[in-house]
Amino acid sequence: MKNTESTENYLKSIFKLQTVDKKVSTTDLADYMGVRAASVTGMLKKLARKKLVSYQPYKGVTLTHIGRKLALKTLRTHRLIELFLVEHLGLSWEEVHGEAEKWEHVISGKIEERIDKLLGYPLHDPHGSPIPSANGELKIKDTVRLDRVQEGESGTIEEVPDEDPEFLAYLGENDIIPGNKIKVLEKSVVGKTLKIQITSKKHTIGLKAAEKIRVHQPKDKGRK
Amino acid sequence: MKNTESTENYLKSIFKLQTVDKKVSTTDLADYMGVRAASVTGMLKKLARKKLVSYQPYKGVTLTHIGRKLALKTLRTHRLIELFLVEHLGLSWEEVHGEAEKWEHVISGKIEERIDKLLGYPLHDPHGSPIPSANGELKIKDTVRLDRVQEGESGTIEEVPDEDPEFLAYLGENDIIPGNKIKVLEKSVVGKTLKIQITSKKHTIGLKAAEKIRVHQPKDKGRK
DNA sequence: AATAATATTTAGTTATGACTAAACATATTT
DNA sequence: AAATATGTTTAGTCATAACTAAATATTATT
Ligand SMILES: [Mn+2]
Ligand SMILES: [Mn+2]
Ligand SMILES: [Mn+2]
Ligand SMILES: [Mn+2]
Repeated sequence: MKNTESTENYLKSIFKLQTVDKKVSTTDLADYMGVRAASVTGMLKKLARKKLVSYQPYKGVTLTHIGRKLALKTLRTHRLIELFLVEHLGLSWEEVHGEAEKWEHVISGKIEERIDKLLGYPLHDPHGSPIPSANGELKIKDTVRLDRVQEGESGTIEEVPDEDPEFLAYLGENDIIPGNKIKVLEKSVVGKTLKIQITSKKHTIGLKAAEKIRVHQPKDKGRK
Repeated sequence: MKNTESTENYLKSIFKLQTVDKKVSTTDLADYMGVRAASVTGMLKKLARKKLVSYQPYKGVTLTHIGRKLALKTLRTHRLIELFLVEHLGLSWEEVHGEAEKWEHVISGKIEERIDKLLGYPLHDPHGSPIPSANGELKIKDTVRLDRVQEGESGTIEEVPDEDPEFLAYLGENDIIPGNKIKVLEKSVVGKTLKIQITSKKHTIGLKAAEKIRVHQPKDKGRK
């Protein structure tokens, strides 16, 4: 009756894809997890039997209440570990995701509490993602995609994706780090680029890459 | 070709039993690991095919050079983690073995190095067991079993077993901790007890329990 | 040396979670 | 509506590592 590593990874993946559109398709899940669609079908049946997901053949999956709880618990552990690895073991932010992907399945509740305390009950991981609370609540901040920010507007980097080490290294080199102030200087729809100002440095980034970066803008739309 | 968690646990177990007598029997290994003898036979064949052990049916196993290296690597990781959990996360010495048993299989080489550095390149874990060096060397200290120490002789607690939390809690309560000075006041072979003096407190321990405790005695046999 | 006790291996089964190939369902064109 | 493309499930296989029951080896006892 114990939950396996695979189970936790599936629930976490479904949770992430679910935030985009309600129901998650077999193929999307397979692509995201790097396994074959047939494997996903098999696994979804098992998860459904354990009441962790609600699954209708050909129509996609959603998490049940208990499945969502477990997904958030794993996500919480994952993000606490990431921050711990950066803050206390001096790893760089591009290295920690892979490690956390393994650690998240073996850390006991007690150790998680200790790490949480040691870090001062943090609210965000190194990539700006919110850390779910111990009782499974997650607050989503109001943000916009960087590619949607208008010319002349500014804001604060809120969150970047944590999976791709290369992309993270690139972002780090250009100070595109959560907390930093950012201003859009020029947007070229034809050239698919965005000229930005960040920490007194100017930089041009592709619009495709900018899609992945979430920016927080104050109510007044950040004119300045 | 990647080594599994089971593989690492088997090699570590064989290593420990091997230090007692050269060849390890199927039954001893099964008892120690809490699995059936038939399961051990099956696993030993796999390990032999991978050249990690030298296995002769009905005659026992020994580690090959490469198997021994892997066992020591895992043991090193295990012991570094135990110390890390005590020193940096404030866990008690009876809790850490179980945690380390899981962590040892997921920690990357890089993180192991960081932990090693953070701890100041320690030579012993919280239970007094030596930590193998990064290149797979292990130095065994010259010690005696506490039940073999003669009346009136003294020494220093060197090492205690790390597997049984209850026993460790008992030892901790009575200051039977590596590094502490100990003196044998009275040995009752009939009553199977040992009266000891440790950190200005007197205590009586069973001879059977004393067998598990290793004591370091100076050359002059610790008269004092 | 024969018998009994103990240790070990073999054979067959189970659960987990991947895979491929083939069948089937749904969506999009023509 | 029929044809085609795409998405998804089914069926059968594989590797890993446990299990039980039965067979076989080794060791100890008479
Ligand atoms: Mn994971
Ligand atoms: Mn992250
Ligand atoms: Mn282990
Ligand atoms: Mn130990």
